[in-house]
Amino acid sequence: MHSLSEENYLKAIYSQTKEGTRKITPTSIAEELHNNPASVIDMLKKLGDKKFLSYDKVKGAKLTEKGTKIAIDVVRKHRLWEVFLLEKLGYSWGEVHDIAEQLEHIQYEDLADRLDKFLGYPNYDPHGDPIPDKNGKLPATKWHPLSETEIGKKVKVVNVDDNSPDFLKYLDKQEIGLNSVLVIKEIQSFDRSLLVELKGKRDIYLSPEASRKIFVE
Amino acid sequence: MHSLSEENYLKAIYSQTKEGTRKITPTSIAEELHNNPASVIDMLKKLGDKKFLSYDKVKGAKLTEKGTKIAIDVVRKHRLWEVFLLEKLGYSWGEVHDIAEQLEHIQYEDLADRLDKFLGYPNYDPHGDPIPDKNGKLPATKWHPLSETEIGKKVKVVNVDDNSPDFLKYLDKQEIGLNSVLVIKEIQSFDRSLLVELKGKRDIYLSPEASRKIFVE
DNA sequence: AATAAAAATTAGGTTAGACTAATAAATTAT
DNA sequence: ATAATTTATTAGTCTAACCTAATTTTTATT
Repeated sequence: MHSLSEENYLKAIYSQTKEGTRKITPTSIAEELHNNPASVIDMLKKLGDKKFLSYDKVKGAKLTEKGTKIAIDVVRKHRLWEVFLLEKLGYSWGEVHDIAEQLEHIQYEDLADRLDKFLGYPNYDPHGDPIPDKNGKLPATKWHPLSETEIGKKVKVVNVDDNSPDFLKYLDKQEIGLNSVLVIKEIQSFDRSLLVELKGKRDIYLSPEASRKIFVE
Repeated sequence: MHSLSEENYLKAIYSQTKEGTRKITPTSIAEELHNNPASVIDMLKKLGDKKFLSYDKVKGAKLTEKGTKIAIDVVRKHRLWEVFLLEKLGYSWGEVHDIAEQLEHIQYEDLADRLDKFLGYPNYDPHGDPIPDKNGKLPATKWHPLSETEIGKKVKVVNVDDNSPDFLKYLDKQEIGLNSVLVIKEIQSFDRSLLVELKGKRDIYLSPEASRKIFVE
């Protein structure tokens, strides 16, 4: 068996694997988990012993198949619970994440599968993230960041890649949510910020930082 | 804030308070939590410092108002999640307890209230235990053990007071569940075991031990 | 009441998972 | 290439929650 803490490490490493950009180091993991590199190294040893990952200074951390399986399972549960919280309990986009952080660690044989069925086999969670199926397969995605969208295009928000409460509250405030429809009206040449029309509501300016975090299709 | 472990202690003490029989001692708590009295004493000190309870050798452990509030909150969540697991996810009477043991510790402001609403404000959980309302009030109950029912009476199962997997599986096997309707046909004079008619199904014998654990109204 | 048995308590250890501070290694900048 | 900076690693602590073994206190038995 594995502990809650171990699950969080595996999940963090899995998510950095998906990003695929930088090497997965003690420091990068420590940043994500808000703890320190020394603690991470301890845990990497332990997870290595359990064959959930391999780690060396040069290659960084890499999940084994076993480790990946656990991580995907946690992610699956996280996202399913998010759907539950939003759709059934009426929580907002910005609130579901914190609760799901706790719910994702509930362990029971077929709990995820039953929840999945109850929710009608959703493909995406409220943040637009794909939900792995029973076998760990992710549904295909075809989005790109809002920052890479041309003028005049009409797009639908399907994801954001920053789950910090600040950012989510900012989005809630602007009334941007999953499935919001946006039209790009202008791109400011001096700072690349966007003027977008929030369909049916009003026009708003989005900073380039924000527009890189909002994914659309 | 309080830890998962602290919650389990408070819950155990609360449940023994409800039983009201014996004094609540390190040993009685250790038995319930399957750990040992020395550990319990450590924790009693800690919970005492936090003003969740008082403890002395003569009077045993007694929850303060603060401690009671936390315990009731945990119990409320436990029972609400049990209803969810049974009604929405289709788990059986015997399975829900273990999962709810984990779910009861999820912390978020109004989560219990939202769940309560979603489930239609149920008064009893799948084992027939009363669910405290938002303010900690328990619905009135008026049941008695099956063992104290007269011959010929037709009764409905509303509770059991043994949640061990063995017993719950035994009940599942006999197809006795919450709301099962029973008619007492005979009481064996030699051992007080009961012959009961399981309405719509068949006649079965129940040991006096089992019949003391099944509550009916 | 004296003794035996059970329960409470204390003392000292263990483990998981964190931390800080010190050092070593690697990277980046000059 | 050397110095400065950043990262990795080790060593040693800390806390929560448990444990066992020994001791003291309480309760029960004769």
